[in-house]
Amino acid sequence: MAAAGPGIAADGQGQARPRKGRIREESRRRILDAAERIFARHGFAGATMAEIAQSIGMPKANIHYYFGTKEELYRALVVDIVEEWRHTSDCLTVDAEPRAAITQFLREKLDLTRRRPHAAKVFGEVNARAVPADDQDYLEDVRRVLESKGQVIDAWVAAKKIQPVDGRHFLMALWAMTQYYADFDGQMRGVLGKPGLTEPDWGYIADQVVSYALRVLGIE
Amino acid sequence: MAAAGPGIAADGQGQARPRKGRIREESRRRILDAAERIFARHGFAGATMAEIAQSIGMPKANIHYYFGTKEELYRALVVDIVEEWRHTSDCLTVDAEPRAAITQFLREKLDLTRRRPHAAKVFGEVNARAVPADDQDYLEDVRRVLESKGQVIDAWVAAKKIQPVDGRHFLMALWAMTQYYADFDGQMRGVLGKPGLTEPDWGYIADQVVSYALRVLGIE
DNA sequence: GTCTATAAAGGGATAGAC
DNA sequence: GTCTATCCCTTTATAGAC
Repeated sequence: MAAAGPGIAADGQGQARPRKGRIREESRRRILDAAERIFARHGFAGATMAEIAQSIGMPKANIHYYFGTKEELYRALVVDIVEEWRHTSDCLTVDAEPRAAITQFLREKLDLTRRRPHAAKVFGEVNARAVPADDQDYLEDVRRVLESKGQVIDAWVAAKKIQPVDGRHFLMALWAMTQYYADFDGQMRGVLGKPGLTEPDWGYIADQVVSYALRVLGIE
Repeated sequence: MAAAGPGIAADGQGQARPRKGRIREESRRRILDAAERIFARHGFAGATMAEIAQSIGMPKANIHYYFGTKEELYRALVVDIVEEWRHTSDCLTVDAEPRAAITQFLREKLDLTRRRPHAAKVFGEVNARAVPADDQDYLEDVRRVLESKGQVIDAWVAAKKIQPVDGRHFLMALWAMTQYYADFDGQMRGVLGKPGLTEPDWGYIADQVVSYALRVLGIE
């Protein structure tokens, strides 16, 4: 735990550097963005470093320079994704008003899915398959969040604020519905007969999902 | 369209042969079962022919003998899976009693997920990612089923049998919940604190999911 | 039909110039 | 920090004996 020198941030994972490394951070971001798209489309094993590099007009070697191996790149991406996901359930607290809290939670979750559809797909693969990062601590954190927020739901039930549900399973149901709109976008586009979901589509989807959740809880 | 010889079935895709090929069908089944497990665990690109072969103590060459290429094996597997999935929604008809129909649909769907968890994961990958078979006719069929069954739900709404929902989105929500229990089994095991889901667990899960669905429709 | 050995291609990773 | 050329391992696929 040596003190950091002047102008140099003390960062464990080489994350943010204040003065030096502007180019470095910019390159890392470009690579992570490309990796998110390619890994989402082909999965961890199916994605190639060549395609990631080519999609941003960069030599393969540069990616290795910044992230070492393909596996390290993937792990870094998952950390980046989980970090943003982590706080979508912050609004679910024992003292919150269930109707407003659930509504906000679902709308934030769907909004994140809409803004970062590729991220949701990558996260889905981490949870469903044997890939690097499928056994990491931060995933244990995700599980802990699900557990603690499930207890919040249970507390609402105990306080007679909502109809009885199993908190953990109800949260999984909400998660499942929002995740679905990311994973199965191809299928949905087929069903809805459109090449892509528009802004009004997302509003309509949010209305439907929120409505379902509130009806289950008997607080629509 | 030449007439089939005596004792030889006329099969377009080399599916069922009555007299000859008992060993052949048995080998194909063993390979498909192994492929289902391995493809589910690692995804299409991550799975290797060697691992599939080794898991059933068979030389790699035999798999190529029966299925040609890795891609053809995957396509054959998807066909096999979709075939079984296809009929889970048969009970959803305009004249059916919504409560019984929805309950049966969800219980059959979850039962299939329990019996063939790997199949559900493979199917998830087909819908979510760029893999062989992600643009096939039978997937178009799946979409058509979702569309037609969505219209059944809409008809129930029109007949005032259930509370208003968008049929397609409601079906997607049901699909999402059941699919979730296949894709995210690792995460759920973490949350539920168990190494695997037991028989009573599946009963409880079915009760929860059915209850949610019926509450949304206002017919619990 | 089954198996061993091997050919052929693809892709992760690195060396080393600039 | 950036890029080209290349190494080398993995994996698909097949040839050919049994």
